[in-house]
Amino acid sequence: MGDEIRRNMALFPIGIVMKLTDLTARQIRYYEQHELIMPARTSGNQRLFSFNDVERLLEIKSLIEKGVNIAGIKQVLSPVNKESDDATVLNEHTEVKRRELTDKQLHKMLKQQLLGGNRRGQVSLIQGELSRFFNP
DNA sequence: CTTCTAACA
DNA sequence: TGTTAGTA
Repeated sequence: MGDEIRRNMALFPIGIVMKLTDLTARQIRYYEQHELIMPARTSGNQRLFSFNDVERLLEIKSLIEKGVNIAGIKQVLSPVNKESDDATVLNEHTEVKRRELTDKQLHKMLKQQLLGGNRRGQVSLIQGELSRFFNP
């Protein structure tokens, strides 16, 4: 997968990302504080977002709109890897560590249910076990 | 002019 | 989250 370096290449400042995601700078920085994203920084401490960062923000936005809180999003979205996600280490081709199989599959299922529109016959998970991840 | 951090009428 | 202050 060679396109990964391009997807993880930090390119745009927060202003562009705001327009691309319809999120406020406040929200974007807030999500970074909670480690939902880890954009690179310029020498002047300016944030530089990669394509992956933008896509991740869109997923976060989608989840927020569905009423999922930060804690819940952390469970659904795969944890950010500073190595593979940060553009400052693009030269070091690091591998994304695989998480436990069963956990990974569960996360994928939850992500599909939360991001994709709920399809018939699969609301039990969200209404049951996952209720604690949603806002009151 | 754009972005950053910190803080709160 | 919004928003503002004071910088860089």
